[in-house]
Amino acid sequence: MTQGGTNLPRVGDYNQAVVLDAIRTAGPVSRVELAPLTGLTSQTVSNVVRRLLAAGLVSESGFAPSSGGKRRTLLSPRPDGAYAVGIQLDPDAAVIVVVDLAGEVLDSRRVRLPDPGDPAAVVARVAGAAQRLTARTRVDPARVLGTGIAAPGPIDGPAGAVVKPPNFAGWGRVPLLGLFAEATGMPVAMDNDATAAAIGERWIGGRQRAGSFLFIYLGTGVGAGIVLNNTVLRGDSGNAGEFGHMAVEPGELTCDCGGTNCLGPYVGPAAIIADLYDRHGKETAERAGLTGTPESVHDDWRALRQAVRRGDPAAQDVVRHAARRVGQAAKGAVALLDVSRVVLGGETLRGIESIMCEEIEAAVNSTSVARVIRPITVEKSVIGEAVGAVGAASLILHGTYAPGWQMLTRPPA
Amino acid sequence: MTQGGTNLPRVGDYNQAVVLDAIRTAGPVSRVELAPLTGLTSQTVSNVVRRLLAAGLVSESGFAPSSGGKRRTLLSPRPDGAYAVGIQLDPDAAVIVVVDLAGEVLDSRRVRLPDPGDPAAVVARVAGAAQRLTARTRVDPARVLGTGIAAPGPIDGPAGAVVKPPNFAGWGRVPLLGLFAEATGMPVAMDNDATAAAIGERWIGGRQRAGSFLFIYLGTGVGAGIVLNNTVLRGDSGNAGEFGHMAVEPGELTCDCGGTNCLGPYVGPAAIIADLYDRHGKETAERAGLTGTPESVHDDWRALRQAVRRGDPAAQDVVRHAARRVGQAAKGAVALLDVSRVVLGGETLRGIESIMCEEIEAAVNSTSVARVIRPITVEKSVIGEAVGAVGAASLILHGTYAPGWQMLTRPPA
DNA sequence: GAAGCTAAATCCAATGGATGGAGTAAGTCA
DNA sequence: TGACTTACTCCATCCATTGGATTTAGCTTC
Repeated sequence: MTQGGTNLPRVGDYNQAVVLDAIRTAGPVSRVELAPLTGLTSQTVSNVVRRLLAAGLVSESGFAPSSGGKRRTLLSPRPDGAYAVGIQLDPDAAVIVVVDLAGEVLDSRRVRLPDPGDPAAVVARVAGAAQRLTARTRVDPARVLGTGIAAPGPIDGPAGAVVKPPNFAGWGRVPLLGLFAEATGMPVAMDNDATAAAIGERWIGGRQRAGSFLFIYLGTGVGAGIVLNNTVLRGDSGNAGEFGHMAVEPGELTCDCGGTNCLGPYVGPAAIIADLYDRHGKETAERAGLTGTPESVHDDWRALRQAVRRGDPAAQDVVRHAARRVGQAAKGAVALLDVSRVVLGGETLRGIESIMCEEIEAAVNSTSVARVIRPITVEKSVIGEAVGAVGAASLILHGTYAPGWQMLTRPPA
Repeated sequence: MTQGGTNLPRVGDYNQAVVLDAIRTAGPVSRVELAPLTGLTSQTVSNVVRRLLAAGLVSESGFAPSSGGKRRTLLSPRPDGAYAVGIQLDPDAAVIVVVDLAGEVLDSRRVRLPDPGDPAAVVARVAGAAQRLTARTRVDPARVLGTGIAAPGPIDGPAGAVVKPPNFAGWGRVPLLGLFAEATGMPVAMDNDATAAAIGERWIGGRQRAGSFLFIYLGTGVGAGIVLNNTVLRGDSGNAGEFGHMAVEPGELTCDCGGTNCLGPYVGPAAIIADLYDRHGKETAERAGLTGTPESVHDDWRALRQAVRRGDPAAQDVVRHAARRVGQAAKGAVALLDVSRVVLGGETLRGIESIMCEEIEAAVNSTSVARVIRPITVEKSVIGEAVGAVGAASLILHGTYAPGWQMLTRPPA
């Protein structure tokens, strides 16, 4: 299909989504204000709002002070209007959240995955935990729209599969979408973690995250999520936002694509820790509290993070080096996409936010377009630690209620 | 406005655009085939086609052989249904074309700009030439939709201005859009040259350029145009596709942003010629027929191009070096956008197509996503030399007849 | 060559969302 | 209390799409 045509019922749904979106992002608004905001007439807004009220998605939440006539009735989204489950899948654990329409996390859980060898077992375990978590929140099951999955590594979008996700030993091409759909009996959506995080940011960030932005996700590796004109970019295969192959200042590390100037190998806790040993010596590292064994990456990273906070120059130096490379990649990406906002998030960001922000901000604002035409702001995620899982849940909310968007989903078997 | 709502008449226009687009890209098609192609019912297709026939935009061009019943009536776009003027503005000359709805160039002209010091004079001169050219083609003036401009260098999209275009001495912030609108009395659209070229490619390339692709434009410098899901990406300021600040293997050249690893300074005829002198010596260069003065860039480039064609190893080496850097940038961009097609064009491509294609193809296909999930094809423009100007004209055609697109234009004063 | 069949295209009444105009509800101000 | 302002709603109308039925025009068979 070259591009799909439209029909009347779809127009209704679309406008309903537009109005809901406007109410969500503009906070409590009145019907009158919604008209210019959406480009619809006030009558249409009234009609659409009536439907939204009936559907339980918004509520009348008060009045604005009068400006000489009848007071405006303010409309707010109803958090209890809809819910979604979000799952962030990582090699060692899965984070599960239940999120309401306002993006608030009702409950969350972390399921350890001791041996992620067998996909079917992992899916069963995680889906079961998700189901129990949902039951525990006591929300109306009829209002739970579905489950979103933030998967690491490359995905085969059209097939709904992950393909050789890093650190999942023995996982080849696993049709996660179908497996989860079967296990949960709900609609399922899947995207890579960075893209999911970007959607979450867009969904929850309101006015601050309207328009276009580049989300840089720092987890085990780096990834990016791209939101353009309020729509997420998925790409031909569902892998838009691959950030690891952006070229940067070369060093000694080799990417699996054969290059020595790919960003990927130079970021992530393991790489930064190795850099500390390499360039500042074992003694400095041990003085900062690291141990340097492959198993201790998690603890070592915490130590390094704390060293950074303490002001340890060596620790700050290696982080800054990594940040500089991220900045180089970000500069290219921002210029290419012409976005005026960069958002940072992911669990690895914790403790190194300021260095990252500084370096990235300097890099992206060095181009002439940025200097002369529009500056670029660099900010932290408004969601925080759980961006991945919340983003995953947002996949469902966004897919159901965002205007003009096709969800990457498959109905339950 | 968060995002605009729709209404019924707009649906009509939209579907009309969808059907026209389908007819254009699918060649001669019947109404029955259009139905599944557009997702519309056969009745709607009939209605829409009736309107398109009345508007003179398509015609019934024959019949398909019967498959047991009534023959299908084939529909084709009518080239004489609409026309547009395209202007590619370069420091030394402007190329003007008149294009019909099928994308065929009816007539073209090259206007030399001896001293592009005064913007107003340049606009007057070029607009006059465009008007005379249009008159010469004897097309129905009522069917000329407007003028598209492919501008070099950064633009301020919302303001419709170019900002300090390179090699236009004395040009600061020039509101070209308004100036041309006033001078021509027609609707005017403007974009940077690479983006315009990408739209042209999309508009004219039919099925081969459907979906998403990255267009790499080699002119005096490098630029990129981005088409995602049949829609061009403009970006927040109208500068999407800036390719010169993508990070690549660093060298001795410094970008105006201060970096030594920006792609920009390493490509373009002047840079490649300089590299030949630098790395292979004056003798080799002169043996290849170059002279090496700043004024002779144009001739030197021709000589270098011919040397490449002859198989001169030094010439091939410097071109391959530049191509390799373009490939590095392209690799990152392709991974970021997740497109499965790269298209090359621009006047500097001439003579070095094969080296460029080779290097870029190798680079973009080195990532794991490319290897495991989908390979990436690298091709030359289907338009050829005049991509810029034809693309400029396509801005108007695409803006008027492509579904779901807002034109960057301003009505005549 | 007439009847039967098939496929393409159109006709027609119904559907349903948006809209313009008028009307109502609920405030402020003097 | 009455004039006025503003927010919102009611209602008749409009119009693109749609499902169902119909017409048009070819092929095939007897």
